[in-house]
Amino acid sequence: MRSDPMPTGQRGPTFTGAARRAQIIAAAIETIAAVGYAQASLARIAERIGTSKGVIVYHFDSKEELEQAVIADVLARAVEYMQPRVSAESTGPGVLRAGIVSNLAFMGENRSAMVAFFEIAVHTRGVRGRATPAVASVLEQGASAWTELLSSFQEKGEFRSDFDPAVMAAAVRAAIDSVPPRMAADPDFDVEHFGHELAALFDAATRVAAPQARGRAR
Amino acid sequence: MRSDPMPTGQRGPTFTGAARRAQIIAAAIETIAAVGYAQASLARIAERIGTSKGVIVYHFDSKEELEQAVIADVLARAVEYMQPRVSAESTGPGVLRAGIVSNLAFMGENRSAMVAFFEIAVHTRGVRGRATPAVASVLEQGASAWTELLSSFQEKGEFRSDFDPAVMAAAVRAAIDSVPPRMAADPDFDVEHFGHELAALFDAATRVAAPQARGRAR
Amino acid sequence: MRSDPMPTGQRGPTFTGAARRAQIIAAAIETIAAVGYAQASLARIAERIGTSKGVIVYHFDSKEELEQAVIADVLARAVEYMQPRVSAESTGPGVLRAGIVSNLAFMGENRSAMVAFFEIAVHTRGVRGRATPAVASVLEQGASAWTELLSSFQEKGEFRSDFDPAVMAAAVRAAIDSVPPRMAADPDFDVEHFGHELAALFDAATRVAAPQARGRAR
Amino acid sequence: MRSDPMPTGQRGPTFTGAARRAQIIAAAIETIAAVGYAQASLARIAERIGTSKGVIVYHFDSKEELEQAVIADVLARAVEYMQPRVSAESTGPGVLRAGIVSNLAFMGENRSAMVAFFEIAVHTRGVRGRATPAVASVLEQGASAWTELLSSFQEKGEFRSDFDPAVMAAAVRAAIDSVPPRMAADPDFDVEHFGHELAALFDAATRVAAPQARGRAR
DNA sequence: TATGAATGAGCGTTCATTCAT
DNA sequence: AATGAATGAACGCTCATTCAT
Repeated sequence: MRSDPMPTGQRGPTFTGAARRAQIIAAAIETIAAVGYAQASLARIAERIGTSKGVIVYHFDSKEELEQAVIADVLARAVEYMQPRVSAESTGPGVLRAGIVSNLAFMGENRSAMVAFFEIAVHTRGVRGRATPAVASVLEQGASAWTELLSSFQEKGEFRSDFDPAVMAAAVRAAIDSVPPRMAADPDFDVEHFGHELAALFDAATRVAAPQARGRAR
Repeated sequence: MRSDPMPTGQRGPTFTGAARRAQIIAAAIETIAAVGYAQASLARIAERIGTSKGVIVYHFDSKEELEQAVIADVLARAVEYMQPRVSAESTGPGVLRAGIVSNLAFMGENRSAMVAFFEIAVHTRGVRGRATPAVASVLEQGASAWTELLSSFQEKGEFRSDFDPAVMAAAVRAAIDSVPPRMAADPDFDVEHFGHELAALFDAATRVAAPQARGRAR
Repeated sequence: MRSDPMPTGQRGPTFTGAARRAQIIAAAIETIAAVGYAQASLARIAERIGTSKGVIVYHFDSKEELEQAVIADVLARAVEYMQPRVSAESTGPGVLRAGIVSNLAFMGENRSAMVAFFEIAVHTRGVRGRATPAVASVLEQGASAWTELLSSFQEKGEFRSDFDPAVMAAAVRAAIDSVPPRMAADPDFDVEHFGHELAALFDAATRVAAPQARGRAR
Repeated sequence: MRSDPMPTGQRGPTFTGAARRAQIIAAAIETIAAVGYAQASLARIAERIGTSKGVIVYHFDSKEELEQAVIADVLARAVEYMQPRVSAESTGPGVLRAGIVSNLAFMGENRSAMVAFFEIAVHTRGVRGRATPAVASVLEQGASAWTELLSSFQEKGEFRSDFDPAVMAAAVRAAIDSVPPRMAADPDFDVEHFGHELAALFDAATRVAAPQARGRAR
């Protein structure tokens, strides 16, 4: 036996290896979400899946690499979820609303993952000597994407022209990013409501004012 | 050769307790702002004022107590700075603007203190086993104060009636609270500009739509 | 996509055991010479030949066995090189000179091997609990061989009779054995010059005083 | 009480602190000499004086610093011992003999210290990334001192003119430095005898040969 | 009031070894 | 014959805290 142990083809990382990695990533997410970044030692994470830290190190080389894997994992899922929902919109306000609502919807459906994501982001931010500042670059990309988006629709006249798109983007991001800690603190936090309110808020903040203001309600 | 270790007028062993505490708090702020929460050990903080860890523990009993003292110190100064500026306003939009602008102005003038404040807030958030969750309660108080404020002016008709004041308050807080990390990352970050943009943003988001909408474009 | 993983003529899974062992020994030598004994882990050695630790352990059972294999391999080659060159001499001074010069010549032509040999020798010397103190016994054999050699020619009158052959042998060995670290530290170290100087030195140290010895004391 | 706890004067490092350091250095020496460098962990060293590794780290910051302290300690004692004995000599042969004999005498009287010294020297040699290569520089200084010494007396005609002083110095050092491992391996090793033989050996190797051999003693 | 000393738990990491396949 | 996976012990080190003086 084992003349051809892996019928499916190439795959650099082995099959079971990838599954183990996924399991460890999940354990890291659950642990960080449960006890916080500072308390989430390799030992504690390993304990959750009934192994020892040696196993984690075998699959990830270092704790930092595990953290980056968590970031990449959560990010990929978030992008996969949000992308189609945002792309379906064509107007500025539509994109803005879809971005906010789909982002929060994803957060609501992936609470632990999001809490862990931001725990890592916040605790490794500005730590000198980090080999790969994955988190920082991810967040910056997100911020500048929002800035460009707002800016482009502003030029098309779909948004008020008198706000600084970078500040507006920062406010949107800040509002959205404040959700994970809130979810962590309050299990009953209503993400959906928060999302719709936020969408309305930033709609009002970016809407071109004039003509339609005459007789409409909201 | 130090037979008289501390010449007159120079603070030393006979330093009063309160002054020593203040000195330690200042050292903690500078250290945390400079190297981040995780690297700000008692030894490192003590080093900054040329003493040993023992001194800090003598005055504060525990690291947690020192952190709470920092929080209380910064908070007291912030309140002292903002209170008169906010109280000077009487209209809803005026209060909102004054709250945002004065808060950011304080942040701009107390960068290290604010960076340290939020480092502590973020790193001790949700850590189980904390005796006194001072930071959390402080932030919650701030949030609910904003909520009540928005709510009361909403009832007076000075703000749009159709937003959830709790969410609006959360968005305001989130936008403001995103500033310290930004300052930490970018020494040239323009706090004042950010403040005025934010004030305009939330003014637009809360303003009652009607009268002025008649003939204006932007 | 590797349906025929190893084209003919290319070593691979069907590698013979002996050849694989030799390859691993060579990798161990290169690795130890390059990064030093302490950093030469099985993983690092395996990496050099593109396999995993498992392969090494499969062929050698333990790291210690691999080390002993390295020692034996280098030693065999050294003996093979030196033996004929020493045997070609018949006089005491001739043998002494040939021994020194050929030993150093071998070292010069096998720098990595010699550096690795002595790294192992020095780092496993005196470690209690070693199953087989191969290195120690090898070095002792070498030393006692020199001792006997010096002693026998001393009896024949070809060397001064008033030195302790064991000490002289120790000095010769020490001088020769100091070369590998020197080579490791300085790639331009001139082994040949060192060898000839050493030969002259020990020739002077062992030579019977001869003609001019007429009236002198010791 | 304790108005003047330390009557003796300045002292940066405290009294008891220095004593503790000395005790730890001694423990490190004994441990390394007993079990070898590789087995001499901080825990094992601490165990010898009935404390925990925390104590060692408190007094030395890092294991490397402790090792350097051992080196410095042993070196200082060696210099103190040898210096007067070597300085008492004025002729080349006299200095050479005194250097060898006093060095070996010191070794014989400080077996553990010397074994530890060379264990550290040999195990940290050529390790990249070492902050302070104290050992290497010490050994190089020793070697070049011998070289210069031989060279200067060579110029004065007190030694044969046709040997390379660098090689001769290397041989002397190598012979001397081979003693500590020998002592470690054999508790009954006769250092004094070895020293006198070595002195005679190098005397013969450096002595100006012919003409004056007629009537003089040495 | 102040400090140096000591403690002990915990951390991330390395690594030789074992094992099932 | 080979390998990826797992294990577990040990390591150096950090640090808040305790304590005697």
